[in-house]
Amino acid sequence: MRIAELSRRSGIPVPTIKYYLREGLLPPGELSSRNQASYDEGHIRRLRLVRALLEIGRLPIATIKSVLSELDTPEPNLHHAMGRALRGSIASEPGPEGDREVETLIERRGWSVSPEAPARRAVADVIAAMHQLGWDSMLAQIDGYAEIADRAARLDMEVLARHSEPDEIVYSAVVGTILGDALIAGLRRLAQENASAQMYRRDGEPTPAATRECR
Amino acid sequence: MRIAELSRRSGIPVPTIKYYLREGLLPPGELSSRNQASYDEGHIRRLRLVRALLEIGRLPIATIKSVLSELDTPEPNLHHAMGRALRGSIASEPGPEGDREVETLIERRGWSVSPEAPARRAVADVIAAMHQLGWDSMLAQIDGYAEIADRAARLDMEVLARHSEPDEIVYSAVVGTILGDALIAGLRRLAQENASAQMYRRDGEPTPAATRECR
DNA sequence: GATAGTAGACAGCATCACTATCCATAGTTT
DNA sequence: AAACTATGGATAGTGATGCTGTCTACTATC
Repeated sequence: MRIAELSRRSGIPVPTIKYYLREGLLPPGELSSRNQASYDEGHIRRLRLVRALLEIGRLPIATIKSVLSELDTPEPNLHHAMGRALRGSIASEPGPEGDREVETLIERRGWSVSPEAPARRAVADVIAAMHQLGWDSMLAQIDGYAEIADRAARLDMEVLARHSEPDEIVYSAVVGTILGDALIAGLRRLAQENASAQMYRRDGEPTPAATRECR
Repeated sequence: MRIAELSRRSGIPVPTIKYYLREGLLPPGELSSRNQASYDEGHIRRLRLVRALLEIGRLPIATIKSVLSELDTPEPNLHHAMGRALRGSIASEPGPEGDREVETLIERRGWSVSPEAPARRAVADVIAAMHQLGWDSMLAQIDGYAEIADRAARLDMEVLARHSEPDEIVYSAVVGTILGDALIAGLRRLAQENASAQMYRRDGEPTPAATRECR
């Protein structure tokens, strides 16, 4: 198919598609002549992926490019690519603020995580920020959140196990991880609203927390 | 204290502080004369909060403003404010793509969630994107993720219950929700790395998934 | 052969989050 | 009191990001 049809079927304007081609987010179509290329279903799939990572995952174009290029590699190191995607590849200098706490948490849970996993930095940054904000009560429960993360990861693996073709697994890991973040965040918001509604209803006299929370 | 000291103690340049004042993210200092205002500890706290929402929560300035102004309200509707924060207040038109599925999920779990909760749209959008990408295997497990979200929300409520002063509760709900998303995402990434490492180690012959996953 | 579509190059644009400059004034030092 | 520095407020400029528009030399199609 030609670019007009690709645009029509994907709902993305032609200039934008050309931009993605320039940026290397979309592989070039097969040139049949100097100004004629043909695109296929793979391009449509790729465009949808790009838009999902952009709009749902909120990743910047540059990060999407690096994630996709990792995905196109024969032996992709997905953990690293997606770890970088987590914090937009902004590396704050290694201050020992939350570093030690991440370290001990990983040890406590017996997790095996490579020392240069970008997610370590990301978690350390969040911990540091929470300390700065005097929001230590959440950090006191960090093992509880780690347990939840563990359950989520096990579910992720189960989902991943349903796929057998190697190409699909890699693709799926990306989608599952990045869109999964958005899904979990959204579900948590719904569950929070429910939880605070329950709390409000339970005791006859609403606590200050409940009144504040439940509108 | 004057603006120079506020800048020094918060680590944020003076022009940036002036910008936040202009944008209404930071309440003005108390004017002692036409060109002399004094700032207090509350301003430092607020600046740290703004930076955390910006850098860790990745919220745009405009969204932070709306969240903060809700936070300054005597009767804040936090669910709504934070729901909007979840998707940057971008309201995609209500396509029935994932709407129905969110509806039935909420019903299945017996959650009580207000009909106009923005998180509904956010989750519906993610579901729609996953359908588009043909990534239905994760949606097949959506109840599992909802269960995880429920546990997270219960933990959130426990953390919140440790605070008693109303001001602190509101502040905490914001920090806990928005930074909590980042924390959970980061922990999930660590747990995923561990889970795929386990999967690799368990069976002598690595599955395609494991080799792909574990580098 | 007229018309419409295309690849590729390049320039322009809107938004965002600052950053820089200026000015009249105020505090501070000498 | 004079010199100097800092401040609040206003306005303009900057760099990055994610497109969008225009142009040219071509090509497919009617």
